[in-house]
Amino acid sequence: METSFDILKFICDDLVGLEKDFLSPSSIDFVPQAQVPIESASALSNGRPETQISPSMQVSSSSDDLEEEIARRMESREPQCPICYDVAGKHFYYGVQACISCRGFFQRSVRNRFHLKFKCGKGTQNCSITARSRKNCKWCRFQKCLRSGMKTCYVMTHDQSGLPNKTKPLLPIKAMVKTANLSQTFTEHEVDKALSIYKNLLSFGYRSYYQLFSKNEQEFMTFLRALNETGGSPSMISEAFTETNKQATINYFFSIDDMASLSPFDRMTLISHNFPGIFGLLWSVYSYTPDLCKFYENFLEHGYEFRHHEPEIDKILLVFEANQLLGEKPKNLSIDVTFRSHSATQDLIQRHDSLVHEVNSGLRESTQGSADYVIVLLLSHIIMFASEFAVSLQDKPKIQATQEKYLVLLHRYLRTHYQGRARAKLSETMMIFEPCRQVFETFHERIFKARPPGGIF
DNA sequence: CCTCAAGGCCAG
DNA sequence: CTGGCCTTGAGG
Repeated sequence: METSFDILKFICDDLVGLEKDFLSPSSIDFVPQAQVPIESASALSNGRPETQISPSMQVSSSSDDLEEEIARRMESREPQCPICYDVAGKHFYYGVQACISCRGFFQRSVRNRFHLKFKCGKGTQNCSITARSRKNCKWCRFQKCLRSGMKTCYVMTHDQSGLPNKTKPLLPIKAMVKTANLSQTFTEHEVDKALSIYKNLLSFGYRSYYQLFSKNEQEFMTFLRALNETGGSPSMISEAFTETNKQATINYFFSIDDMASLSPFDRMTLISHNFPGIFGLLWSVYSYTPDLCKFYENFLEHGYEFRHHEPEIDKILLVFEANQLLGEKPKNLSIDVTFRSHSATQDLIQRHDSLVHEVNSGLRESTQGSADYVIVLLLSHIIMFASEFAVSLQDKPKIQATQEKYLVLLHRYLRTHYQGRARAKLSETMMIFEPCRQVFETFHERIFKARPPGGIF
């Protein structure tokens, strides 16, 4: 019987001959163009709460009294609830320094699952939310809670025994933020570099698909035949899908120095524990691209069937996807796949969708806008070098240092590109951690209609 | 000890 | 349902 590690070793051995015609591994190590004075982390974390209103928070209907109200709150230097502009409480609630009432509203909504039933009364989905109007539209208020960074996963369910929690999800994140040393600038050059590395990460994904479809043609045909015989079982598609993504993740991360310098044991441990987070992150970003939304929706809803029973069609599909994701003009292709019906519960679908939304809300300024791929790239590295799990690592300090390196990069980037909102954006980004894993879980539930069998490996 | 963030209670 | 106020427990 093969163990997880045996299988991983097999995959790793298989990678030895892989040519590396992409960016050199060390290119992920950004070198600042110029040394700038380092601002102390404590100064940042003790700074005044952000009072600036972000564009995305601004309400579209601009009545005068509302603007006055906002202006007044900005002037009075009290902490302000980002949702309704009321006076905020002293503490963070579910990840946001909100007012008591928005905290209560969010808690009740999530705990009783009311939020799944909210609808915007006007249907415009952009009702203004102020201290006075906040009761009017639950849907818009709840969305604003999410946009401001509140996380549903911090609301404990009844089965978590109601005690103030043993696991305090925010504390590790805050600790990380505090320990980060900052230098301030993130040059355009580095942004370009980060974007090209992101493309590199993506192309590893597509290379894995090609490997699945071309190198192992024999295997793939067996897979196709099995699909026919079982009526295109979605679980098999999902398995293959997850498997290729796993390989891509391994391919990419094993090609960077930070990972290559670790012991095989640590590498395997990191990959097996953190792959779900990476998968959830990338899946959420991919499936949120408007042009791909429809395809993925269908994929999740129904699974799909290879109409021509040829690998070719799927290669084309993936090329199409890759072109979209890499921002190149898609070829004029008509995709010929049929969707095969299978059912997931409405509740599960909603949970999955809202998790994907949660991940994306931290990566985009609006539902129309594209994700900030620099954040995606850096976050994926921060996730990969996470070490907060039970299994003991051989070189934990080094792994923590690596994670911190990427955290500092992220922080620097945010300070350069989001200025006053950097701090809020950072905590917003770090909040994505948990939902990413949950996206992986719900993705599998949705496809398998059950838990993923036997863990990750 | 004190702080923080989560849950609980209940008049309105 | 809302939102003000109280209790709890981990961690600094």
